[in-house]
Amino acid sequence: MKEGPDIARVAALLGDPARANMLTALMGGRALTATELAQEAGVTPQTASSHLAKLEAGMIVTPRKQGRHRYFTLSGPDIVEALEVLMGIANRVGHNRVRTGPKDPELRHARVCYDHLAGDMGVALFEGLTKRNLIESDLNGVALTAAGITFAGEFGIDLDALRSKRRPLCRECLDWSARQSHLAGSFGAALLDRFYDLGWARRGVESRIVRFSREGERQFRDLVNF
Amino acid sequence: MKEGPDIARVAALLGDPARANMLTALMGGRALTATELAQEAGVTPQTASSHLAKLEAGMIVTPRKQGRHRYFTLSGPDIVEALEVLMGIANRVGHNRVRTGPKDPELRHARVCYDHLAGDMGVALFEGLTKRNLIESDLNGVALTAAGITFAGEFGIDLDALRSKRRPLCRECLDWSARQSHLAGSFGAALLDRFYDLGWARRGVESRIVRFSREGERQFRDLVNF
DNA sequence: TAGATGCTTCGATTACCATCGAACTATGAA
DNA sequence: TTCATAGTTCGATGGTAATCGAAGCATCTA
Repeated sequence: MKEGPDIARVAALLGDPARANMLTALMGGRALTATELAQEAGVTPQTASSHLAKLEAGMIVTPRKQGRHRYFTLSGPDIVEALEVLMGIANRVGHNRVRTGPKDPELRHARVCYDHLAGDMGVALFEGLTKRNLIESDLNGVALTAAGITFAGEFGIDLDALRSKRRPLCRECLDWSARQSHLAGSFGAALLDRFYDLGWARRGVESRIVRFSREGERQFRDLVNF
Repeated sequence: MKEGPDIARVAALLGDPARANMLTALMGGRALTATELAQEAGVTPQTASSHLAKLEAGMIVTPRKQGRHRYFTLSGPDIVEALEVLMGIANRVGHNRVRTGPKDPELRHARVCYDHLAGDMGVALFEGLTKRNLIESDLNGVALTAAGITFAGEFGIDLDALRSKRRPLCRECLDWSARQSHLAGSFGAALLDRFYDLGWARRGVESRIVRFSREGERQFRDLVNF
């Protein structure tokens, strides 16, 4: 009974958890590399490569080669629209099957997204830094302000070291739990590292949960609630 | 990495060919029984039952019990929207992978949909009968007009025999190739049977293609082009 | 040049799920 | 009641696809 526009083929492409996670990550609007997408999806680079090949063949994502990286973006507004609609349905459905495992709230609160802070606290960090005028974001992305550069030095982050890497300093990353942005990029990662170093937080073993100490959470609030 | 609104879960539900065919059939807007959906999807009733249970659990379709039938409808406008967007993407993809097997154009032109005529000629039939005021359709469905009842008798169709079956006389069926309606229901099926009997057309062996003879196609055009 | 990193291909394994036959329940018709 | 039809559940089977380890290619850096 293979007939008609293969809606099943397209839906099946979006219907794999790993691929769906990749696509959700790409909803941020910025191009991501294959490796980043692999980590976002929680699979090995090989597996991710296979998935990306399928998505590319299905014209869901578009690759753009740059140096030894391959950056992927969603291949069109219709893909974005489809994902948004599906998110809406999934949320509707999700409300009814309230199976909040014990870890779930913690994951929503603070977790690692690749190597930076995500969850409610990640969003709070992004917003706090924006309010304090340490970062500013426009259509092209996010960047440190002059005040932000000063702040980074005071906070113990070596920006020059970060800049020597090819990875962008600041990047916006869409948060699934809050549907808002949190801070990614090497600066975002450095901030989380610094939180670890300062003893504000520890990373949960064998999970992506980030656990803040009481004192650490207080200091964090000072940082973002200014 | 199960996190976030389970867009994958929803997409996977739409990503099975059998389920996608059922949902496409339901895009016509009318409620269909489990058996009808099974035939539409080309699977056995058992398999269909399993699929429908999943779709129901996922809140994609809503069942309504009536007598010993279970009528299914799409559970909301968001589902319709999702299917439409996916159809659009699938069409776009289809354009680029132009693997039009030799049978493809013929399938688009005239084919069997379960037991009635679909494809361009199916759409032409629906429109022709409407223009001649033999059928009329509104939100509730399609029905024969008084003139249509007369016409049926003259054309050699025993309406009383059809009415004795529980199956609806006229039904609208959405056409994937033309995105328009063609005529289903027992009357639609009877028309196609009559075309066979009159020698206007033959059904292709082992395929769903309907092949009109030259003379048959001429007569058909007289019928619908009035 | 050598070494590191990003990404892919290949091959083997595993797990899931669609499918259908058979048997069962429920509703309606005679 | 008895028979037919609509629909389901159960169990077994098969095929497909996701996954990862290992190895390869490509690109950048030193």
